[in-house]
Amino acid sequence: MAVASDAVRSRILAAGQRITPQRDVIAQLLEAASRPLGATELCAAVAAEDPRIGRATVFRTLAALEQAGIVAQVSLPGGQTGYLLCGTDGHHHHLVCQGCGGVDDVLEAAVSPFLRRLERDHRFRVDHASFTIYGTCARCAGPGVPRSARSTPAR
Amino acid sequence: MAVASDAVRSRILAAGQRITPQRDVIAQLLEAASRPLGATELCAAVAAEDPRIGRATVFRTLAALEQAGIVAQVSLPGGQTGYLLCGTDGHHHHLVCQGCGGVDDVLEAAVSPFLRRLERDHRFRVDHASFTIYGTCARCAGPGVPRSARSTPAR
DNA sequence: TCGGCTATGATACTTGGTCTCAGAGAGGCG
DNA sequence: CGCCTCTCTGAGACCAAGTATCATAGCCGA
Ligand SMILES: [Mn+2]
Ligand SMILES: [Mn+2]
Ligand SMILES: [Zn+2]
Ligand SMILES: [Zn+2]
Repeated sequence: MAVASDAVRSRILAAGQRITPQRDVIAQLLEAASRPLGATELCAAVAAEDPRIGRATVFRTLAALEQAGIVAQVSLPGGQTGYLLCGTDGHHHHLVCQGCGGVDDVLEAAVSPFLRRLERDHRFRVDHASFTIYGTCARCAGPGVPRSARSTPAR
Repeated sequence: MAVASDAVRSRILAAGQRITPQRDVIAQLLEAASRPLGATELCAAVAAEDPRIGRATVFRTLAALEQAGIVAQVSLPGGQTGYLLCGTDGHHHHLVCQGCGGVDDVLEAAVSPFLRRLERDHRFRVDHASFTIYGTCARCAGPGVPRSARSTPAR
């Protein structure tokens, strides 16, 4: 549990960036999380792992990992930004479950027809769209168990 | 040019909130803007209009107007939040032109089929989705005038 | 193993808001 | 119209989420 996965490490290298102990810690924490982490939350987790790692490094690392296509941001309800380790390559979108916090990837191919239609209907060329959609995943929704009867999900 | 439109004023009242000179100034500035205003930008404009109006009031007013369904937030590219006076009633979405900064409304009905499809394909119940899509409007895109030949649009 | 170039930490600064609390004033009611 | 209540306001402290600077540390290709 001391290092990030080889997959992540090789993607950092592939993006022409260096592997450092700090990046390893941060990538590992994101990899271990089952949901997007907020900035403060992540900084706290990093500090717990190694208090010598500075805040600036956390944000720099997030930026580096984002450039490498490893990390994505989702804007959590409430307006905060969540940081998320992404397996899927290339541009895609996110379904965030408000129950368990889990994230599902939506491939660009699934939204493309919708965007093409918008372009026609509004005479507008779409340059950039990135969706984060909130809701409830199948596991959290049931099956058959009404919402009110379920125990409070992890926050 | 000293007051916001009656439409805006009556919608504030309809939401059970009071009309104050401060709110009038802020609503009027948003109404006059042809594009979303950033926080700093709006605060500066408010201060120019009446320097006694405090920052807290600006943000409180934005929150009040948002609750009244008059103001919407869009996240501008670059991450900043833009505040925007909305004519359209009810939940809807926004197309932001990167050329002129103008905003077009997309009715919920236009995105609903897309969301229904996502729900089926991902076994996920969508509770909340709010899209801001960046691109180029028809006026900024042409007609026939290539992008490189156009003069720099308003920032 | 060495050296260049990238990454880091400390720290100060900035942006975009929120909180508190005493005081002002909007507007419903008589 | 004038009062009273309840909302709204301003000042200013506070906070979260970054960003800028710069000297130092250390990754990794040769
Ligand atoms: Mn993803
Ligand atoms: Mn709108
Ligand atoms: Zn779930
Ligand atoms: Zn335009």
